[in-house]
Amino acid sequence: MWCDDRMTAKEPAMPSDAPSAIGRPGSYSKGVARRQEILDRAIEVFQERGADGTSLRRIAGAIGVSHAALLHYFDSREQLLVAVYEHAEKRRDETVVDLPEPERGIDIMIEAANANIEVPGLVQLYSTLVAASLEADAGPSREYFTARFERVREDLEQRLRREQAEGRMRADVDVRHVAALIVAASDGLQIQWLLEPSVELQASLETFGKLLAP
Amino acid sequence: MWCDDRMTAKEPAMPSDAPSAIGRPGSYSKGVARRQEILDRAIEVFQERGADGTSLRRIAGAIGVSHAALLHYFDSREQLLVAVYEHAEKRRDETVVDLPEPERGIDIMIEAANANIEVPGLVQLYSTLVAASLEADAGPSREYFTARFERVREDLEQRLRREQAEGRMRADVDVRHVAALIVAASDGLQIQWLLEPSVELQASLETFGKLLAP
DNA sequence: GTCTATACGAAGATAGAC
DNA sequence: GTCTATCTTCGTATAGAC
Repeated sequence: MWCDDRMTAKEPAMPSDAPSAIGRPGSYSKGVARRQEILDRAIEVFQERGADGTSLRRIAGAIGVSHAALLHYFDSREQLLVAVYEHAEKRRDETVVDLPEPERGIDIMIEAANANIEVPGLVQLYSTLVAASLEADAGPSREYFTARFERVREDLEQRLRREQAEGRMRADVDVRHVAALIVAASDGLQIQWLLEPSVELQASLETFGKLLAP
Repeated sequence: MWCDDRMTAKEPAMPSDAPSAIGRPGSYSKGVARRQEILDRAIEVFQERGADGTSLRRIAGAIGVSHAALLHYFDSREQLLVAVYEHAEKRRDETVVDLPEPERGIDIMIEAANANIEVPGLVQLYSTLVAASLEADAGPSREYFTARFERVREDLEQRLRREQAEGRMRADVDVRHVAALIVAASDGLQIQWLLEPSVELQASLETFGKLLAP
């Protein structure tokens, strides 16, 4: 397990495993296979511990290498964290079951949120990195999350627009506002749920869906 | 300035300045006056720099004492950060203008959100502390934010219930869900706005208000 | 290319002198 | 009440073994 899509050798890798935007763009010099292996292993650590308390030395220890070795594949701890989150989210997306169409935009987010909170460390890692991206002299997390928010909002916006056109959603509200609201609500509710499980994450998001009904 | 409600001497302090829940409960032994003075000064540093990059040594330097001196008034860096946030939020609440009644719950949050983003460091500090509160072995931030979320949701819930009773809000949705949604949306949108100012924080929250109209 | 060993400076925290 | 000194751990950088 954990190895399904891992490269089997140190070959240049297929296009689907091309270095991510956050990795080392356009460069295979650091060994894609080993990099993936490290991520696969690191993800387990973070799923348990989140982001705090997981130093480079600790992660390295869990993997069985020196902490300096990690910096051979990632420029900094923050870049490693971002790569781990990206990696974990991809895994999650593969796990999420696609509901039969027509599926509302809000339903996509409900499924994703439900999958997220099953791995508390993932939500904590997400929150930590988002906070870091707000820093004045932000590192790689800024670029990543700016792009991620943009992408998720854009995707949601398209779906909502279609729902409006098909009469499945109120037509008297701005879809761009609603898209941003859904993302914000999903993120915020996951946090509130982790701190107080009586918050009813899924039911609250479904209430939002009810507000959007035509 | 910065000193309006500060204690003038090392007297036991009035009830209104009793040590906060996050401070050192029930103990005046550490000098309330000096503590307030430190907070007043520390808040300026955080309003500029947020949370990251602001070490105990840096804050201490800005105040003119050693970092060890700060730990004489606060048990840890995290406790200082929470106290600073609590202090800053109180200041903000005093600044926010109260709209004439009847004011909707969502309007309260819009005003607060607008006041927040004028001090970017405050949003960053908030995000950092919330992320820290999700940690497995969480420090003082866990208790603080659990209570804070509870309090804000509760307050919102009461307002919404009244709005429903007076026919100013849709009656077919659960107010507890909506209260959690508003808090989540406000928190999340502030972050999205900081990363991408085209997000339209206020307009999006007003769109939410539109969804709640009867 | 991959990795270990090691060093450096900064960080949070603690102990004890004044 | 505040300081200096010190401990441990951290991220980062470099040198060099294989």
